[in-house]
Amino acid sequence: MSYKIFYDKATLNFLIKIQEIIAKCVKLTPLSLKNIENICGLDVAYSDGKACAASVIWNNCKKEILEVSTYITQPSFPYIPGFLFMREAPLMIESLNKLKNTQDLLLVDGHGLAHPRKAGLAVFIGVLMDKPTLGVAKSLLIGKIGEYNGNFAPIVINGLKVGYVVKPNRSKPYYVSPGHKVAVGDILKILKYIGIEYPIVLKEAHKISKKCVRKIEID
DNA sequence: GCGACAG
DNA sequence: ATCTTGTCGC
Repeated sequence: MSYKIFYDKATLNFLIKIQEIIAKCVKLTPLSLKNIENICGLDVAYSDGKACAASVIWNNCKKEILEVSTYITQPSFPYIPGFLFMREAPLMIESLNKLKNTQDLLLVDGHGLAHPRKAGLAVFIGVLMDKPTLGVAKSLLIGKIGEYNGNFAPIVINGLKVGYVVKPNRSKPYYVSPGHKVAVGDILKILKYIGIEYPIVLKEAHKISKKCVRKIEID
């Protein structure tokens, strides 16, 4: 069975409409560092026709993993640049709903505002879960990079700053933009607070989703 | 028209 | 993302 049908013009226009509506729901409200204790990382891995979303909660005070949850199913949508939310958001949300502990900040593997319609995967997760969320991507989808100031450079779209590219001293750069309830101007202070290295909680979510999808069968 | 294009 | 061994470097 081919995924070709998903490229249908009417379907994509419909999804674009949904993205435009979700984009209007985003609140770029300031996020106080005092409210950041439990940080949750979200990622999805694929293997042999299965997909697994993993949620990992990291207690930023105790510096330890508090809880982990996973959700396995069959991928129901292909990867189409600009429409990643259709492929991964449903799985991430199922995984999030399994958690018992609360989350103060969600880190999603993908872009937030740094998206053609300001409606990346992280925006969907943030708005639908109504929680402070940041999109953390490993490569750029759209936008231009401004001048570096230390380890950070702004991501600019249509003359508007939508996030930052972060260049850790030893590792590769990654891209951070708001998903929901975080102001663009708060990103730097948040990163300096939780660390500018690629987030441990996302590395963990990546490992766990990968390990899970390779060993467990779908019920 | 041609290339670029999160995971 | 995934298919995949060894290998360069701290």
